[in-house]
Amino acid sequence: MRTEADENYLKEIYALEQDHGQVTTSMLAERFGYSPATITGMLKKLALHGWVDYEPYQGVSLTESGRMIALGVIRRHRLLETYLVQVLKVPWERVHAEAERMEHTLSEYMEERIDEALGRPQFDPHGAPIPSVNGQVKNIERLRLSDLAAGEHAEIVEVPDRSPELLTYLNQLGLIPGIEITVVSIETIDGLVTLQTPSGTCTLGQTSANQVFIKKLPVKTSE
Amino acid sequence: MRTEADENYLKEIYALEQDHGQVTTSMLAERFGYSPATITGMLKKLALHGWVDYEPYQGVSLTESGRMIALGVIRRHRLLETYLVQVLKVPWERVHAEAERMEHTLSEYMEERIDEALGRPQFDPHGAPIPSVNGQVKNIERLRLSDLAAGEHAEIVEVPDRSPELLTYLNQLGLIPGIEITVVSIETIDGLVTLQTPSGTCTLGQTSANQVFIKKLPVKTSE
DNA sequence: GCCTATATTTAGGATAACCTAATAAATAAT
DNA sequence: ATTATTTATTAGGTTATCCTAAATATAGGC
Repeated sequence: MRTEADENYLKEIYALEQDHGQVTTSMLAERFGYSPATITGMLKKLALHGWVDYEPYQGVSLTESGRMIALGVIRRHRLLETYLVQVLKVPWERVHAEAERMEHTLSEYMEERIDEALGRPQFDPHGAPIPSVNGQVKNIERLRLSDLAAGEHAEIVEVPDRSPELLTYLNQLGLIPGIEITVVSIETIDGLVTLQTPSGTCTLGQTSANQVFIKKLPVKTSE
Repeated sequence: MRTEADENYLKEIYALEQDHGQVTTSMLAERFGYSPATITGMLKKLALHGWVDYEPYQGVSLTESGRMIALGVIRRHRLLETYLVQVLKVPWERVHAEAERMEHTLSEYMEERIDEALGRPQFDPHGAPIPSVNGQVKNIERLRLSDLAAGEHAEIVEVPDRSPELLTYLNQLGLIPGIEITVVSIETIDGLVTLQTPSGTCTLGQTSANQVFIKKLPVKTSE
C-alpha cells in the first residue's frame, strides 16, 4: 500500500513546503539526487493515491492525508532521535542518520512505547518540534542568530539536524538548544558573529550563524 | 549490494539447515509463501553473489560468507528481541514481529550500542543463542519436553519465537526459559504431558510439548 | 525398468523505482 | 513579440522481486 519511497517523498515535500512554500520537481530532484524524470513519475503516483495535488508544470502540494503521513514519519524520526540521544547515548551528530534508517520500520506500537518511555517529549535533541499522534505541531516563532545585533540576548531554540559536521562544531562550542547567549559583536564586512556563551566566547561564520535558530530574550542589564 | 530480500533468504536457509540439514526449493517456497519459481530465481542470484552453493534440482546450502551474513541478521534480530523485552517492556509474544521489521535497518553502530547497553547477552528472551560479532554460536544440547518420561526433572532452555499464540499460552503457564519443571505423568495414548512447575501443575498437549526445549537435570530425590 | 507423481526449472509477465535522451511548456531576454 | 534559456514531461530502458503456465528432471510404485 504505502512504500518507503512514498514516505520519503511526502516527508521531503512537507519540509520544502515549510522552507519555501512552493515545491517544484527540480527542488525534489536536487534534494534526493534523482533525475527530474523520476520525480515526475513519483508525483503522478502520489497524486493517484490522493496524497498530493499535482498539476504538470505547476509544482506539487500535500493534501490533508499526505500531510498526515508526512507528519507521522517526522514524528517517528524525531522520537527516535530523542530516544537515541537520551537513552542509548548516541552522539548528537549521529542520530539523524540512524533515525533516517529506522523511521520507516518503526511500528505504531513501538512509536507509542518510545513516546511513553521518554515522557512524551515535545521537542527533539535539535530543538525541532515532535508532531503529536494526531498531527499537531508546536511551531515556535524563531529568528536566526545572524539576525541579531551586537548586545542582544537570546536563547538557542533549534539547529538543523542533517549536517554532522555542523553539529559536531556547534556542540564543541556549546551552542545547543536551551543555551542562552549574548552577541558581543558583529563584523559588518563578512558577517562574523562573536558570542558570549555560558562556556566562554566564540566566533561564528555567516553560514553557521544563519542556520542557528534563536528566540530573543530581554537584554541583560547588570548583575 | 545486499538487499533485505537477500538477508531474509539467507536467514531462512540457515534456519532450515539447522532444522533439517537439507534445504530444498519447496521448503523455502512454503516458508515464505512464494511460488517455487520465485525461489529458483533468487537462489541463482544468491549463488552469483557467492552466498550459497546451488545445483539445479539438488537443493541449496550456505557458503561461509552466506553463513556470516545470516548470522549477522540473526544476531541483530535476537539483540533487538532482548532489548525490547528487557528495556522497553514489550510483551514476550510480540517482540519477534517487531524485531523482524527492524533487523534489516539496524546499523552496525546501533547493534554495538544495544549489545553494550544489555551487557552483551548470550541468549535472547526465548532462550535462543545470540551469535557473536564474529559468528560464534553457543549451541546448547537440547531435548524436547515430549522426550521426557514421568518423574524426570528438567530446565526449560528454549521456546520457538514465531508463534505469538503459543508464547502467550506458555507464558500464562509460566513455562519460560530458566524455569525448572518435573514431569508428573505422560498420557501414552495422545501424549498429554502433566508438569509440576514453580507456579503449579499444568497439562500440555503434544504439539506444545514438542516445541519446548529442555535440558535434563538430576531427578529430585526428596525435600 | 518403465511409468506416474512430485519437485523444480524455464519462459514470459507484472510492478516499483530508478535511469537517459528527446520533446514540450514556461519563463526570461532582447 | 519572438527567441533563447530553463524547467518539466514523455518515451523507452534497466533491475529487483514477485507471479502463472508450461516444460523438464527426479523419485517412487509395481
